[in-house]
Amino acid sequence: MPARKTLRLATFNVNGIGTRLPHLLAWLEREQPDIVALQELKALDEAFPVGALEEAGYGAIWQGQRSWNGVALLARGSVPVESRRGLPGDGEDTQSRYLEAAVHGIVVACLYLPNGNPQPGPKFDYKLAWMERLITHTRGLVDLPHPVALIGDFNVIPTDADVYDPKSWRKDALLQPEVREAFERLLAQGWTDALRKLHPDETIYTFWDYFRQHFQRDRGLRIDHLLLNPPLAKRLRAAGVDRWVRALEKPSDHAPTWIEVTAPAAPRKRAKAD
DNA sequence: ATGACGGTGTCGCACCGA
Repeated sequence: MPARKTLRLATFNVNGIGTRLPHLLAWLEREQPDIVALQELKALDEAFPVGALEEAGYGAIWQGQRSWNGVALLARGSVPVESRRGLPGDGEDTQSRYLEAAVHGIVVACLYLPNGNPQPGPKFDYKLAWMERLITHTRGLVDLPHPVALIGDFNVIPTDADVYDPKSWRKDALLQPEVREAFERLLAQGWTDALRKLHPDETIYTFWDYFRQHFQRDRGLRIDHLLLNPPLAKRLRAAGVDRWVRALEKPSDHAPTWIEVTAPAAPRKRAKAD
């Protein structure tokens, strides 16, 4: 593959890899992302379409689970080199929500943060505990000298500007003060919210629920995020949402969300020993 | 206060998501 000046990283909650494979392949073909994080595979490991993705030019690693959750990382023209499977901090946690790998010179964490509804309740407690585990783990990632990205479905509406009607969502787990505060603490480690950084005043949505024609009426949420450590944030050039995927027949409720960065220098070849 | 839509498997109901 010829060297490229830029890399495109994207996150896409597919809401069922089995049902959504045709959309995924059409999107890969049209947009040619270099690094892709997928969430909500809703499939066992053995049902992951590794062959179809290989034919499309992508190597993959994945962490499946029956019916729910499930995450994967794809790399155009290579295979992600796995560095972590599962978020540390709770040996009892069996939900497939975190996968981390080196891809095209970037450490990429693909995450599917718990939804947390209904709140209050055990699911909300699990969400908050998961966020604390994430914050603990990412402390060791943000200051690395090389590029690092945390990308995925965070299930966090960061501010009221990120939801079409804050009032109708005010009891929802996605915008509770404790959740927003935890997200703020994560960012305060030194992560850049890429979409917001490049489009500070724009209304940006990445999710529209299936009810009441919310996509057609553009009543959405911004909950899929790409967070960049300082070495990667310096390389940020563009960001957007591939809304056309949400407009297809039988779509996921999320749209692919992407950034473009200046490609890190190719790893220097080691001087030949003599 | 509820449910709307859509995915999954236990498969036409129940559960989950956001």
